[in-house]
Amino acid sequence: MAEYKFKEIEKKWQDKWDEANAFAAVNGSDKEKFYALIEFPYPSGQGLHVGHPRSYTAMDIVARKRRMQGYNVLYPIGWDAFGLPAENYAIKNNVHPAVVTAKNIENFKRQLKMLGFSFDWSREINTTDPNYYKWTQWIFLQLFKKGLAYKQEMPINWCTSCQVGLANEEVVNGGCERCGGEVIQKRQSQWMLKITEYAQRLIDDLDEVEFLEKIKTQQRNWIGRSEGAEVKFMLTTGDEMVVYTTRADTLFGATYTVISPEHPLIEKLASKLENYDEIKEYQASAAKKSEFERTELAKEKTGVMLKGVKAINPVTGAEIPVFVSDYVLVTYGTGAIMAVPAHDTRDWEFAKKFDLPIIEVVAGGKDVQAEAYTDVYKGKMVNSGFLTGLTVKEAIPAMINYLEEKGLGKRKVNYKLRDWVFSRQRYWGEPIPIVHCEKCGYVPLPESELPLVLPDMKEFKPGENGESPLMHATEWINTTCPCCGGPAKRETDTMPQWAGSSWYFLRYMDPHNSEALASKEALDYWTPVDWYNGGMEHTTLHLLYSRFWHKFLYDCGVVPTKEPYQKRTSHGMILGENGEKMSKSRGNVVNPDDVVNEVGADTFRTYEMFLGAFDQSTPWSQQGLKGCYKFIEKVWNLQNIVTDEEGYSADLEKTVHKMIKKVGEDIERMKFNTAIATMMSFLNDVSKKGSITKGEYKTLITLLNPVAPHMTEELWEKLGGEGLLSLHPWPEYDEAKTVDDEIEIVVQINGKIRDKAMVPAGLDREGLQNVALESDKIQELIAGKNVIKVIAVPGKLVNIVVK
RNA sequence: GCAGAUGUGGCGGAAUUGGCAGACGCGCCAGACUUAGGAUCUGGUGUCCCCGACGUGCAGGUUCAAGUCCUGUCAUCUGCACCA
Repeated sequence: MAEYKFKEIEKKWQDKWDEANAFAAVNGSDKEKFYALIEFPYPSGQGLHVGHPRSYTAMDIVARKRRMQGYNVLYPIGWDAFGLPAENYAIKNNVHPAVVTAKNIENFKRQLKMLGFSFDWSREINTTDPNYYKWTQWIFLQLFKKGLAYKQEMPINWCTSCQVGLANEEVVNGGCERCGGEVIQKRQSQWMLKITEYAQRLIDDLDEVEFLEKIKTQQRNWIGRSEGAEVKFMLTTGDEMVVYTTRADTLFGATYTVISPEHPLIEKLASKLENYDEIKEYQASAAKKSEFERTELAKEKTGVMLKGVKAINPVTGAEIPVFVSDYVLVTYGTGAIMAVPAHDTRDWEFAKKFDLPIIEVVAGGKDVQAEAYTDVYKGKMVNSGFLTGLTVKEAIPAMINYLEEKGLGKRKVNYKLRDWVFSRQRYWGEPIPIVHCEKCGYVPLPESELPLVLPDMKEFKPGENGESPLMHATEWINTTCPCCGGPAKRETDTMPQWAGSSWYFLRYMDPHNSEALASKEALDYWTPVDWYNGGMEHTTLHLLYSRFWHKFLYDCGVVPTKEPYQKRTSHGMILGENGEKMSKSRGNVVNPDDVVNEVGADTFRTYEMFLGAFDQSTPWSQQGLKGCYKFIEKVWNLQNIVTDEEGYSADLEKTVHKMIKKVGEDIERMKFNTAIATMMSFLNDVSKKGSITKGEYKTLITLLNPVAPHMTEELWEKLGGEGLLSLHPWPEYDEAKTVDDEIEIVVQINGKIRDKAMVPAGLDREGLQNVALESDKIQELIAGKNVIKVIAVPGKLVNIVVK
């Protein structure tokens, strides 16, 4: 028997698959389709991380299995290639981002090919390809035309020393990542997408898809629907202030109000405020903090009282102070709150600090002077006029009805979700296909002019005053207005990386189409994605954004389904050997190239799937990797003990049928570690026996093929199997042969195991009881005791309760 | 502060519905083969006061029976937009 030479074997079969175009998906097939999707990688300079192949191998296994089961499988790959690192590298080294990106893609491609994934490489896409981003721009134009894209002033992170806008990621401890300079919040006009218009549908339609429950929960919480009320407070100046509250029931306990530092009311009241300067100062200091920092500063509440104005509590008529504080966000609700310190923890802290009255309006807690009472399920209203005596649940609608009747407020549903800031002041992104005309305003480019190609540039330094580097592309910027023909300027902001990834799964369906983002036939056949696996970190941004775009395209009649993904699962992170997150600085990064070089792709793939529960994060272990190598090598060495018999041997037949069932089910449940464990167990049985039939061997390697495709193809060939094993049918099992005739049951006395017995598999309760009670051991133990109850669970156990 | 998740041997983990806790792998121990072993094979391996008892972060509870269900609590990880 030949030695296991994984390098030769893996190269050989990768070439064969390529030649045979073995994994190409067929458009217009009569077969049932299966669309498996992984998050396409950002081709970074570091190359593939061992984390990438975890998801890719998992879905490769599912895709390969489904292919063997006769599905027309689409398992595509591409490059999410726009983004910050390439641009920063370009600025630093004066290389065009496209050059760096192409180089990185080449490396990624080599690595992915080395791992033997069954991707349909003929459908490879790249978000930076103008033939691709033409359609990203096209979708933006549709959004613009439907009024879902608009401009608004938004705060951005601004490095005062580099004079450049920064991504959140580039702000480290409140300073600029590159120069350490001070970062402030600067207001800038930005393109926004109205994802909030889809908030309710993004919640409702979760009921129609099979996402992991934790993913649904996280999306719902992120969208954050709340039902409450907007309440009008008159000010002593005669102005009006609207607050949002989910606890209208506590209005009688509102002892002050708070507005956010950015609230327009401050400017409106400017002339009437006695301490306007102090407030301006507070505004400036709040502007320095990012929202996250405001969060971190949660413990110490800050704020300033507006002197010269009071608000009037609409139900008590009391004049109460108005504060400005950064714990209230301008982006949520109305940017103003009524504070009920007795029943809200943040308000309580604030009230204690500024010595404000705390009035209990819900009884049932401890002393509200000592701590806020926030339970809404227990407790009755007190000190609350017409609400007194009601429960909180009754009081909320009662108060809202009252407010509506008196014209003091109205019912209001709010969402935490905010509109999507779609502008980036960057070069390496899709140009936004909009022209600024003095006369006509923001004018969309005609679709015939798409793609609007990024101009070639030599330098990628940011423009002045936070503008995109495209500002320097004078020739490109100056254009004519598509509307009036007069001189106009192009938008210099580009799209965020999320844009290209919000619809890429559609392009895979028909990647070379020049007439549409994909043909109607292709979309009708392949939509939706059947199974999408990715990281939890993309649950709230990418996943939500792409659902939003898909719904929009559905409304436009472009795609046939409301939801893009039928099923969504997620994988856990692979940590370094020391249990910490892998990172260059920690020096615990494992490079797939080294691993494959040492033990081969098949072992690497097997270990990636065996090292732990797929959805949990797990540390890497070089020792564990060796264990998988031993397993793969042992499967190879079964050649030494294989017989000529094509069928299954009598003593292993049941084990084989059980294995086929278990492996198949475990793959579908993403329990890859136990699927592999089952095959390891089978191997142990065979080793003990000392021989394996050809039939058993073929079944084992067929089951193992999705996990370790190269070696199993080689063995298949050696065993005289026909064609490619990867395209061979998945083994069938006989349900009758997966159950034993005789099973072991446990006999307990008062829940403690006292005996075991072999019984026929189908034995009923009565039969089980008899077997248990007849046992000598049991007789002895219960002698002289009172048998109170006997519980028999067929197939499992008998529990005798004695006294 | 909020949200989501996770706590099981020396380690990674297993235990589809409440029903034999520790499958499978690593490591470790003993033996075989060997000039040699970081190779291979065989056997063993939760803890202890070892005929028995105790064991799934901790404290309670429900149940004939709890890793699994309930209440509380602690720790760790991840994310975040103090969401009124």
